[in-house]
Amino acid sequence: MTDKAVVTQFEPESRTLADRVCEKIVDAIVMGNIPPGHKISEPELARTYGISRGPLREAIRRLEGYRLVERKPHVGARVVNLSAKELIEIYHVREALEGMACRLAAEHMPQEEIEDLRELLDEHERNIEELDGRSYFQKEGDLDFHHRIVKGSKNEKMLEVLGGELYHLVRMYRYKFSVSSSRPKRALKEHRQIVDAIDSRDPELAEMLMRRHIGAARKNIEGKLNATTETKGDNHG
Amino acid sequence: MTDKAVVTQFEPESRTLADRVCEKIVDAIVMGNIPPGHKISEPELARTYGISRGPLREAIRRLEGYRLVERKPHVGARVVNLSAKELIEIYHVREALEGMACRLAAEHMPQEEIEDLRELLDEHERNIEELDGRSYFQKEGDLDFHHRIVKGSKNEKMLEVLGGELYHLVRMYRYKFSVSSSRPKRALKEHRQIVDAIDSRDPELAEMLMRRHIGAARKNIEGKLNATTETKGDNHG
DNA sequence: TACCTCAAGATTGTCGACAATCTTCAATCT
DNA sequence: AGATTGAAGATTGTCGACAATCTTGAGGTA
Repeated sequence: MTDKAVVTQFEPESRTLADRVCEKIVDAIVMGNIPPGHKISEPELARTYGISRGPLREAIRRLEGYRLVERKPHVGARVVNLSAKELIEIYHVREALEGMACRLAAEHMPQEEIEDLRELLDEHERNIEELDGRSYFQKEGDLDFHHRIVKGSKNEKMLEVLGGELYHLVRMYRYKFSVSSSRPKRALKEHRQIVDAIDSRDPELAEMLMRRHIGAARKNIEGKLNATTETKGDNHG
Repeated sequence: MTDKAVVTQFEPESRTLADRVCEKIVDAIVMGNIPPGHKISEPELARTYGISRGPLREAIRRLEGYRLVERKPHVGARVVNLSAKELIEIYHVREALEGMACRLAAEHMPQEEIEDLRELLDEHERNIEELDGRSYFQKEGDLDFHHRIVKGSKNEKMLEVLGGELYHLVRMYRYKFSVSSSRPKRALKEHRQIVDAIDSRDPELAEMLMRRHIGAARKNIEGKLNATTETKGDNHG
């Protein structure tokens, strides 16, 4: 086994130039290096990454597919402006989709993957105890947990929708609003209940628990947003 | 006001050349003019539509976003091969997503849109009676009904996911397998129940009915596929 | 005869340049 | 002074050409 942390595609150099640049721009947008609302200038980015405008345009087209930029004909592309309303909308979509994924996971997830999931949660628990709740890794760990559930559903289309169109937006929101679960222990307990339901091969319970879990996160965020609306303000335009 | 029937975007000529060609190729693929598994040759299509390879590549990239073609680096793009497994997967996604959309529609759909929905169902009923069940328009009409529910949810992200990534695939499957509701009267009755639940502002009932409705359609298709598997065969590869 | 090698052809990836459109800013008119 | 119009600049859309890679087929060898 290699030392690589995350390998989403195949060999690093087999991919085309447009794909690699696309990934770099995705990270730059998600981490806020390219701020929301910023104009995506083709000549500027072409010079920045040392490539021509051809592959860059293909990368931008893919960014549009990820819903990270919005394009207007003959005008150009701009990084999406994240609004609180859209964030809530995404959580409704996740509640529906991941709830169904959890139901299917209870039916189709192999026993081995369930064991791996339990080990992952054990690791999360150690992280939480060490960092006394202020777990930064919990952000990525939470995404990892949900990702494994979706993979366990053995539904490729579900994985494509959640991974292709919603994943990057969710990451982006986490970076912007610092949306980590403010109650890691509570979240961990809910995660364990979900795994138990999957292990019991109880689809209905598994779906209900996942929907509650995401619904609780959404309500938590709604509260946070209402509390910080007047302090930080929202940029909509 | 113009005579145009369907206008999804803005002015017809303001769109870029790549967008128009993309739409043409989408229709060609959905209607089977370009058969599944067929190689997408860039020079050939460029000559066919009388454009250069630049805009054509952007169109193909967008087709990849619609999941209508699959691309491999340095090899090219091929039209997706529809498998029965994937069709069932899509119905699971729709069951989850449109169920939630129906729940939200029960909360947010304006009364005026509900009335329009009832009129649409009245029109469907007349079509069914005239054609004695063999309603061809029911196929498009069914899509129209579901589309209005999703719009009524007032959730933009839901509309983007269902309209951007799943809509064309569903249309493609309908053309290939001729999947029209084999029991239009039964489907119409279920549609009316759903509208009643929305009108009663009963989110839980609305979601449950929509999930049952799509789940029944899925099981119906599963039965059809199992019955025709040995007669028609499935092309997987 | 079957398998491996390699060369020719075609296709995809990339690049630079030109045309069409939008934006900006200054000069002019009311 | 403020608004409007026009031109200059920059940006996006489109095109043709070259390089890198893959596929295919023929030829040679075990």
